[in-house]
Amino acid sequence: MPATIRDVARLAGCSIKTVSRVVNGEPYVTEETRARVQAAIRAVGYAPNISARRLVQNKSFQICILMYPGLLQPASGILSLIMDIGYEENYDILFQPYFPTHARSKRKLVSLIYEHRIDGFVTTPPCDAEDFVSELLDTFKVPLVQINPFNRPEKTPFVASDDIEGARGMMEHLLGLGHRRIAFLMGPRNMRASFDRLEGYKQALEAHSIPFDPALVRDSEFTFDGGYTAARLLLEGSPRPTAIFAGNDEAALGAIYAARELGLDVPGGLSVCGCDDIAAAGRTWPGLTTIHMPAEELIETAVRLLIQILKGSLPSSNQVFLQSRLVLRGSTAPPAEAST
Amino acid sequence: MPATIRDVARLAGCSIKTVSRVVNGEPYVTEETRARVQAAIRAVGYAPNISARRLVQNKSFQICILMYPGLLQPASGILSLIMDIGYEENYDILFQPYFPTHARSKRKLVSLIYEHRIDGFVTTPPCDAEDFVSELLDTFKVPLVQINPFNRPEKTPFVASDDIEGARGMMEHLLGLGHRRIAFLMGPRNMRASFDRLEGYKQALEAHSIPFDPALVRDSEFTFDGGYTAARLLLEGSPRPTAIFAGNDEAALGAIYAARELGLDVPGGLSVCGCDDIAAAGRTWPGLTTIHMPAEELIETAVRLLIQILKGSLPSSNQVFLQSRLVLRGSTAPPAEAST
DNA sequence: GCGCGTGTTGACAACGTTGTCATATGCCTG
DNA sequence: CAGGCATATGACAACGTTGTCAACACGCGC
Repeated sequence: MPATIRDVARLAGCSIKTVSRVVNGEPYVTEETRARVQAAIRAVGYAPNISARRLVQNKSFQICILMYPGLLQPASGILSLIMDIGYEENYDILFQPYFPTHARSKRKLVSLIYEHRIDGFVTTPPCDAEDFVSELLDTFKVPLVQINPFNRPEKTPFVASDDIEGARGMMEHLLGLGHRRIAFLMGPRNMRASFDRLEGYKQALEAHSIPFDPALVRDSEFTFDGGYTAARLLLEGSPRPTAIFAGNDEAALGAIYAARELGLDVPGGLSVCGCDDIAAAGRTWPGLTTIHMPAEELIETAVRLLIQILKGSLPSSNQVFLQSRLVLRGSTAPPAEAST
Repeated sequence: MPATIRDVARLAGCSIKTVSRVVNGEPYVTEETRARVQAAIRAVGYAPNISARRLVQNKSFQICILMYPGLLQPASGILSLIMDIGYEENYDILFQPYFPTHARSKRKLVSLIYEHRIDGFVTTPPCDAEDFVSELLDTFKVPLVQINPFNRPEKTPFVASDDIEGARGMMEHLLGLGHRRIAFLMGPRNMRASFDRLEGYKQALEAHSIPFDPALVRDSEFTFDGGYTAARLLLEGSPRPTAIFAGNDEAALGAIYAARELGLDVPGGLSVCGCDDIAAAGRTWPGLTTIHMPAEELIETAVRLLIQILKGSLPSSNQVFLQSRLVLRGSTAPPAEAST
């Protein structure tokens, strides 16, 4: 039904190849011809058929972002950003939910590579940690850029934030307020952030000569429920921590919920802080003190890097580090009592 | 690089057409041939090239969900649900952020229709309200299913929830608790839900013979900031409402924030409730009393309906209504003082 | 034995584009 | 003026699939 390149050629009185040249901005077309073709394109309402182009070029012009929806929700800003980049660069960008070890996710990924011939992938934690993913992409030589990958091999391009530094900064904030018994909510074992943030926690303790107490470190799985349960156990135990540093915001919100349920005021009776700066962190009362992860920049950088690689222009740097920053809201304050 | 249908045919000792028949589950292939072809497919690792299939069938096997990211965030459950449906039905499902009146959004939509030849669309509020969208889809005869559309013309298929009924139910809850001065936070004018929920609010007041007071109705644009600002004005005025019924959860969270900022306890000094039951509603303290919108079912139903239409099987019903339900959490309680 | 319907198979065109190569033209150089 | 080179253009194949149609085998009824 829509016009094809042949319709344009007929109207413009030239060959289809010439039309193709005009459409793709190739040289070797006189200005006069170019204008005539462009007029014809407008006249018949022509737009190139992407499927045909994909077929003949054996490319899909699609890149795919694998993400585990439990952890990374594509926020509003990210979605529109991605749309813009894709529009500029003429690439379709697919968000693909990926559940590690989930059979259907695996089959879908295989289909994306095999049948859709996706040109390249971006992985987000913890998708990169599954061997299946890395081996598959490696086998088929599909270009890949990783965001905050678990491992940081020399050759693979990635974009990362410095979680150790970020966590240390947050600890300095808590320690500066006077907290000494600070609990830490750990994340899942298949994400580097879990370990890096714990490392920052430990480094700060050491810098202040506070002994590391393993009993203050609990698993939260980076979920609301995990944070809630861990906080309940911590707060019902004794001695209580005066602050809880949650490895991510979801867990922090769970911890606040648990504290409130026990009648503890936040930050009056307990300080709570998180990591990531998700949308909900600013929508709760008190606002959640957290570390702002540059999620949009991470994704934008990764996508642009991938497209650069796909276009064959070797980027200046394959491994990019972005800074996070502290966001002080209302959920942290000096401890109520002079703690033991 | 990957195997083509010709490689399979050569190995199986048959024509490419026979392979095609096996791949597509068509009849007129003996069991023996079918088995031989399937073995060959596995042997060479064949997967059909989707671009070629799309080209020859002049279909994209893609459907697109237009959404305004400011309001509808694709939550974790929705994303994986969509993935599953797409996988089952062999359709790719694209989430396309769409900003009404935004030039780039318009161009992208045109490109989706013109160049990508998207087979069908699902619209979410308020994208359906923009004339540009409906006219474009209409002009090109692209199949369309709407979710909670602004208008409900006879012919267009849609899936909707009964917002009037839902809002009335919430009002019954508040009135039952003893509230009489209840404010309402209105949404944008390009969404049916704004008007329907207001209508439910009015109907409940009338049923209880409480006069409608326009001063208690404020605009919130269905955003956190809008809800915050509206609530500040309401709460700093006099007489204060004893409850705020926000047209959506974002605005409700803003209202709670405003109340807390003024030192008002929720629900002790003010009851607040919302609509939609977004993820954050259960992650805040106190949990937000709200109306659960069946977002996943709405999208699933719309997508399945669209695919049914695309496959040519006329569905039994073009217009589906789904029920919402009250979710009572901690943000509503009886008014503190016997209100005037 | 013949006609006919049904099951099975394959040859070939078609989809709409881009890549390759040949050709034509004009201009510059020696 | 011959030769060479850059510019401009088009004919045609190719990409990998599905749709169309013809061909053939077989069994059945008459």
